[in-house]
Amino acid sequence: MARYEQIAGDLRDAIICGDYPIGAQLPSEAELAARFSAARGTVRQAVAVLVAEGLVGSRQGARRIVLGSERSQSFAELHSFAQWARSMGYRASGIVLASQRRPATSSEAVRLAVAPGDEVLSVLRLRRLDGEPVLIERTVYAGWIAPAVEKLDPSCESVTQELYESVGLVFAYGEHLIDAVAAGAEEARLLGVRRGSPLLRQRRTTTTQEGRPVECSDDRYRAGSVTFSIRNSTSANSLVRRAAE
Amino acid sequence: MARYEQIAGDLRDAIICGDYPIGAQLPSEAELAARFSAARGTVRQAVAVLVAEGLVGSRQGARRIVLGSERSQSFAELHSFAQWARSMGYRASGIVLASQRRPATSSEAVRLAVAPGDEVLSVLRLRRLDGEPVLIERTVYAGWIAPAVEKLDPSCESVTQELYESVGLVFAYGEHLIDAVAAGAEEARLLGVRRGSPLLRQRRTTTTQEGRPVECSDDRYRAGSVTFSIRNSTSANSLVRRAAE
DNA sequence: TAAGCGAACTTGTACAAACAAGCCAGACCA
DNA sequence: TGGTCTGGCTTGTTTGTACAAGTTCGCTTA
Repeated sequence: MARYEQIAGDLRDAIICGDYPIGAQLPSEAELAARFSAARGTVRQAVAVLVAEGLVGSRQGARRIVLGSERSQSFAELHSFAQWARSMGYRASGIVLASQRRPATSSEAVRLAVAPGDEVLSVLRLRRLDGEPVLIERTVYAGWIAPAVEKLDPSCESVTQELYESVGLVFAYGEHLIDAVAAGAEEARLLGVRRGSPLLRQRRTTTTQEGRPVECSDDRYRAGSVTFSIRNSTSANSLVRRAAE
Repeated sequence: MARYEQIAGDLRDAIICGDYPIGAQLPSEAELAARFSAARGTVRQAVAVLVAEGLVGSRQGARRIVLGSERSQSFAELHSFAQWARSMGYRASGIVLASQRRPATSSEAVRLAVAPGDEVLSVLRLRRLDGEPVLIERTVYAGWIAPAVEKLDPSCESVTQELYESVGLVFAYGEHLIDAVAAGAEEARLLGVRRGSPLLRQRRTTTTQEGRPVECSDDRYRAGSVTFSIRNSTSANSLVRRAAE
């Protein structure tokens, strides 16, 4: 592990455990450099991590201040429902309701960077949290990964983890579109809510390290089950508001 | 403007206008350094900006690749409904429906970092996009900024901009919680939808550069009007999934 | 033909130095 | 008392160097 990551970890721990409460000032770069016997550049890299996480605010001339004190999740935790649930102390389960190879629609072809009509794998999954159905996942996998997905156990807990262990696939980049929709008849039945009741929709496209799209998914959460959280700032804003088409 | 910001801007423009299409490789750091006659460190800082924006993917040993080609919004555009609408070519308007000073509830006191019972300003606004009502904003302002807010025109288009011009207030950090809720009777009437129909809810707390909370808000968008978009990666994940309380 | 190896290339990490720019508090002055 | 100003502190920017670590691709070899 890199030196700056260690330093960032130490500082993060100190913030989370309350050594530096919200609103408090962090030590200066010079002091941190002395304390960790590292160069100033290395310390700057470390605090840049915390700034990116939204835990720390930074502006020229003034001491850095603590903005938040919650542990932030890794990309893997965000991407994998099972990994997230486990790290939060919940019990996750899932079941494949339908799985079908079919030609890609034109919009899917664009998002998966394949030719229109190329074969893709469409999977419908119901996910439960502590036994309660909370999420309907409609995932479309690119053709080249379809065989590995079809080999999975239909009640497989963590698709992400299984795909990593079986073919070494790692998800690295994602784009997420979040909005609200009304539950259709099938969704209402599966999630145990009334038709037309609100669902939180997350449409995502995920790619490998090489930038090759693996899957695009339409995930619908029962209202009141999960919330998405984002911290941002003038210097780091990954959240964007868009008009719906 | 800093050199690395210029370089980042040039590269961003090149990506957006299609010189480097999605999936393409960026020139190496050495080549960019030569082309812009800058040190490698400066070039690294420039591409780090693009990586943080999610436009570019980066991993050790391999050329950087283009992941997306959409202009990302500034913090101000995300925070200010009016500024966002204007930059997207829409016409935004807003009207204050209610404005009232009252003691802070305990949860508001925590989020605004004031004492419970301290006076806050609660404002209810209806926002329109091209004349259509799309958003109900329930904003609670900390007491110290209340006088400036009360001086604003009730039909003021951009609260953010007016507050900047009148008292020099700049919003710098934000935390956002996004989920879906059902429309209540009043919300349904104001937004022109049926009661119980889905709304996209964004609860946010915004602070100044100094880390001082200014406002917390409960914004509810009519379903189908706006979508939130986030790009992330293994190295930069500001999006987090949380269980609803 | 296919696996393996290695060299060249590319990004990541760390250190050092110097200057620029913004913040803050205490001193000073009207 | 109140405002201004200055000097020290702190973060931001840029350059340079050196090495570490991962990728890629062509060549060799079995």
